[in-house]
Amino acid sequence: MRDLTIGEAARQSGVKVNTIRFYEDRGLLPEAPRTESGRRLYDGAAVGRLAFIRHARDLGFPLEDIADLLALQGQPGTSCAPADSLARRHLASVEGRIAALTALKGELTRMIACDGSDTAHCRVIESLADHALCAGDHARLAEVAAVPGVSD
Amino acid sequence: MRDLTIGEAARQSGVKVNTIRFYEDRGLLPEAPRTESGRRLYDGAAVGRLAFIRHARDLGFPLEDIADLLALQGQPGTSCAPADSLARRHLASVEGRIAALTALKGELTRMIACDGSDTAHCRVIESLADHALCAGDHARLAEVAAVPGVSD
DNA sequence: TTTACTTCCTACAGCGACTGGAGAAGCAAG
DNA sequence: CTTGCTTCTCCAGTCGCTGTAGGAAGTAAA
Repeated sequence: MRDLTIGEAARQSGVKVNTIRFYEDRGLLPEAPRTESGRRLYDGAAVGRLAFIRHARDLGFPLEDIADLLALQGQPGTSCAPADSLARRHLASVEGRIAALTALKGELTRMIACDGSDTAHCRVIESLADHALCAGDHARLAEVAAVPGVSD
Repeated sequence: MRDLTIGEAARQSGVKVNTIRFYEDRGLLPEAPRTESGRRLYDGAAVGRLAFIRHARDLGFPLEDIADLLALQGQPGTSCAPADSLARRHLASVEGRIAALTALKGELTRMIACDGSDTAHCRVIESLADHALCAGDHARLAEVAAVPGVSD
């Protein structure tokens, strides 16, 4: 398990090569040791760390929180209350986003029921043009619904 | 309703001054006529267009789709099928995101139940470190859950 | 008229978390 | 030796804004 190339570490962890370098740059990974010619070297522990990050990212944790979680992981004997509260906060934001998206879904469903006539009477266009046709107040709904820092 | 300043148009439409200029730059608004000294002028139609954009953004439509919707709005007599299908596609993506976030919520709920002991046995940390402890497959869940281009 | 304040102008950096590309250098196999 | 893959560093682009700098112009009171 010793001395993997960055490509091998990428394959094993599921984190892309460029992303590994990006994480190192952001301080989520310690600076990797290098070969004489300057290539990064990884071991099993590094791959584990990468998998941890990937897993947390899949669950939507922002990098800042992941940095905190990694620090906590490295300090056995400390209370896990901080990690727990971090996860709880994240859960709350996920729940908020679900609520926002559900409201969004309601509005969209209501406005989609066009009978195929012309745009002059299209319900989609009409609804967008006239906020008064909306059921609820959805100002900044999409904003609340967003996952910080993930696009597409 | 004639010849509003950009600030007045911003107040009436709920779109910020900088954002109005940004939309013009992106071609969502026609180039505004100017005063002799170079200041933009807006009328009621322009404010309506801005409100339309804001409303669509609140509902999470990407700017590209909004440009299409605006073009359709400007062409009465055309079938509204394109607008309808655009909205349906958007609804589908909202539903997909709700599903992803609901799965995410499940995983987070499962991993939050720490009894306050030390990090060596913290369920949050453990779950993140070991993917095998997870119930479902949540690869790229957060990615699916994301709203394109909206960040906090 | 001078001063003070507000609004407007353009242009650009920054957000988060990457992704992809350029151009150069290293490395293994034929 | 050449071919082709990987790696290196650095930088631009994604999305939809937001905020700032640095300046010009408008408005109102003293």
